[in-house]
Amino acid sequence: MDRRQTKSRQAILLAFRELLSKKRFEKISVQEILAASNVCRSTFYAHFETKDSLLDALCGEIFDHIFTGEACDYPKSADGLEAMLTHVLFHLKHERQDVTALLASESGELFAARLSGQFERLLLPYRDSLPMDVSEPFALHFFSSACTEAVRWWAKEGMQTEPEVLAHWVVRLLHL
Amino acid sequence: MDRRQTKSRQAILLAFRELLSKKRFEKISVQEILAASNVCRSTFYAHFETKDSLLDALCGEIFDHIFTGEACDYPKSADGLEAMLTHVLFHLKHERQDVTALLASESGELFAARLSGQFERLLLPYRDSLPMDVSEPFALHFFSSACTEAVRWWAKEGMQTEPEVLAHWVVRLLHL
DNA sequence: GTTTTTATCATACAATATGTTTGTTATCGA
DNA sequence: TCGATAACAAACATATTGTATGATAAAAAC
Repeated sequence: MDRRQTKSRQAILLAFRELLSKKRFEKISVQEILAASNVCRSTFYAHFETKDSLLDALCGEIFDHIFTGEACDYPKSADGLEAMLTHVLFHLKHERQDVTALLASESGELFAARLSGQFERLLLPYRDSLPMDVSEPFALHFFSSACTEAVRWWAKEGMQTEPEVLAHWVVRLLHL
Repeated sequence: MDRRQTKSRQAILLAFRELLSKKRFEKISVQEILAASNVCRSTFYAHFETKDSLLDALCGEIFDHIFTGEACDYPKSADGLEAMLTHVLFHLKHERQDVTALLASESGELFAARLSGQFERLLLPYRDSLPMDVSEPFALHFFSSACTEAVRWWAKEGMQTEPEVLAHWVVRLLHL
């Protein structure tokens, strides 16, 4: 890829991250992003179709750091689940500014949905330990969105609670 | 209240409902609401300060039907919780069209947040039966958003599952 | 090193949205 | 009947969006 392209793209993403840490997604205009990233209007639209796809790209960047590699290779025991959750929470805390801003924003739905999808993927190996009398797809959705909501609460509270503690709470409340 | 006021207000709310079932909240402009409701611009702003307060009003209307009166006066036993949940689910199914549309639409996030708030209110009396080693505010948020996510899954599946069954699943997975 | 390609820039544009204001008209409640 | 007032129509300044133009710079190809 052309050096100029990556440079522009990174400038836009960086400016977007900074803006996101200061105000809600819906309140950020493309204008502001252009000003903050020192990129021309037409250049922006050459990279991103819309503001939403910019958010998409950012989500992708963040999740790549968190959900690829190590986090996926955990032992499939009950302990493993808590450890895995702790691991993911640590990563999320590391990217605190962006995660918090994204979850707090009104369009946090997109981010939350994708996060939930990631959790569902991680929880898949544990579906044998589910109660027999509950629909499996339901239980999977239920647990993954429970994890997501835990993260959301955590972010709203400024991520004060330690990752291990939060992970323990979740496992405790879900009896996993 | 002046008949003219209620007429305008209802026209706006109705048009908003219809628009909301077709596209996400952020993508709906005041312009569209004006056109769809046949109401003048200045009239709209005489009723609602912003688009957000319009959504607030709509949620209020729907929840008034569901969460006031009977649903609140349930016995505070564990059985009571399942019964109460069943009751609420019945009401939600009764308003199926709007609820499903709101939750399934891309703007479901906002509706879900308010629904969660209602559940949190209903769960408040049960907070004594929570585990001691888990933060109470967290547990409350956790349980209420779990209920909300259950409803969301339910709506997405066309509310096929019977309310009693879904309520049982939730209580079972949360060990309540 | 020269040439070709192309990403970026600067600028402008039409289209649309917002929130407010003005004066007029129709409707309501007393 | 009559005063109060909600709704209307129209216009306004301002902001935002997405697209298009030709010019300029930097990369890639030769």
